Amino acid sequence: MKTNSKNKIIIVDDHLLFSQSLELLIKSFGDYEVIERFENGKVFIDYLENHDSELIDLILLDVNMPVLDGLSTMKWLKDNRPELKVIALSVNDDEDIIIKMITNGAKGYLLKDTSPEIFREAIECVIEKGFYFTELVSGMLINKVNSDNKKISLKEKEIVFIKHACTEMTYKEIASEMCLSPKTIDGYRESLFDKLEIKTRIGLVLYAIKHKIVCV
Amino acid sequence: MKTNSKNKIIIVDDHLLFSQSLELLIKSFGDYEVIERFENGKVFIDYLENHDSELIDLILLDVNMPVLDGLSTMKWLKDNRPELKVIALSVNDDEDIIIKMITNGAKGYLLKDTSPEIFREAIECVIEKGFYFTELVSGMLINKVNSDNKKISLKEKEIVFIKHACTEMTYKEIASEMCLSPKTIDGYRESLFDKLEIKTRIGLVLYAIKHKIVCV
DNA sequence: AACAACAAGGGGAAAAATACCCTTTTTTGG
DNA sequence: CCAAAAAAGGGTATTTTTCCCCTTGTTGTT
Repeated sequence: MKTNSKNKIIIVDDHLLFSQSLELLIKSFGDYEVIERFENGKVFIDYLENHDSELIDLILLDVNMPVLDGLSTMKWLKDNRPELKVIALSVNDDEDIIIKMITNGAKGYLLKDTSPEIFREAIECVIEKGFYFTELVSGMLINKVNSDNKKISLKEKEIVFIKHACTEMTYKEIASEMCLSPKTIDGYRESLFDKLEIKTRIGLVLYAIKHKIVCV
Repeated sequence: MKTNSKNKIIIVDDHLLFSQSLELLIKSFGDYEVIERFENGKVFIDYLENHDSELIDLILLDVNMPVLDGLSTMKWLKDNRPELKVIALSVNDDEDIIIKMITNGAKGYLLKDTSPEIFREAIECVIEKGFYFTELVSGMLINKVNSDNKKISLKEKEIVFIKHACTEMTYKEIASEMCLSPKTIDGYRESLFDKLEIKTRIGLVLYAIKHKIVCV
């Protein structure tokens, strides 16, 4: 059979309009066929657990999905089907999530409004060479490896404190809100200033927003 | 001719993949036909200036486009073809731009990852009733009309001050940076606190980010 | 000329934030 | 169980932020 020689692709995306049109686009390339489409990570994993995954050449995995999102799905794949090749798809270029998808094994990351030509190039590249990264993503990777030595981990209470620090509350008010002594809050603040290399509460707010601890 | 009775739709969007699939979707509804597609506002306006626009029933207009973006195109339509019905399309839900599109005459605002059913509902609704707003957009409109009496206008120096306030500089440092007395900076701050109904510099930073005076 | 509106700046004081150094209690790894 | 680390809190001093009330020019309007 002729179709059996085509590269087999699976699309996991809750957005039907997009996933349908992506299937049409891929078909139009000629060398590929979309063997399945799933609307979230959960149903995709259910499928994998009951089917042979050896004949899957590529997975196009949306990041933002209900039920089980792209990152969780990616982590499951890393643990259970590490041989599968995945290109992550998303509408935004959130650095954190891109890095997380890639460190969990994604072989490429494309924005959903990427042009058809780049889509084709990326799909071909991942299937043949094993990876495809746009300039955007490469830049982020370089950023990361340059600043990865000092990885910052925040504790749960620090996160709560930071969220409160991003309001017009005074530290005293934050302390009573968190049922802690103002002095303890002082301690949190000073330790964070030190860790994050900042000097003022303004710096803390900017850090929190940049790293999406709070949203505007 | 049968097709002439169908509602005529124009798509203006630079993302071919999306605009193609949107055309297919619209065709699948049966009652509509996509008579033209354009990749930016410029070529669309060129077309309008050389063609009769009376037979256009609806325009689906992307917000983010090269050459001439959705807002500029919307403003041109408001001035030159106010009778045309437009649904704005965008990947993000930026309140400012949504409000601007609507105040410039857009009859609806849809996120690009809206489901096909909602797309159909919105298109039908705008053609028949003249408008369609999702809950998201309605909420924003209510917000606006409730806070629109006191429209806030910031002067150039205030903008500069706000930008500086969103750094770890002290007011004294900001003053010398702006070649003004610290007391003048005090004045700027107090007038802004009053105008923006905030009480602390943190509130100022949050306001600035929310209103995109500074970007993170 | 008289008036309002406004930008720039000042004095002084209270509140909040920041810095530095310290003790006690709890948790935790070995 | 013990030692070490981490969490919670205290004391005190300095700097920064915030608030309120005030003066002096400038500009534009009637």
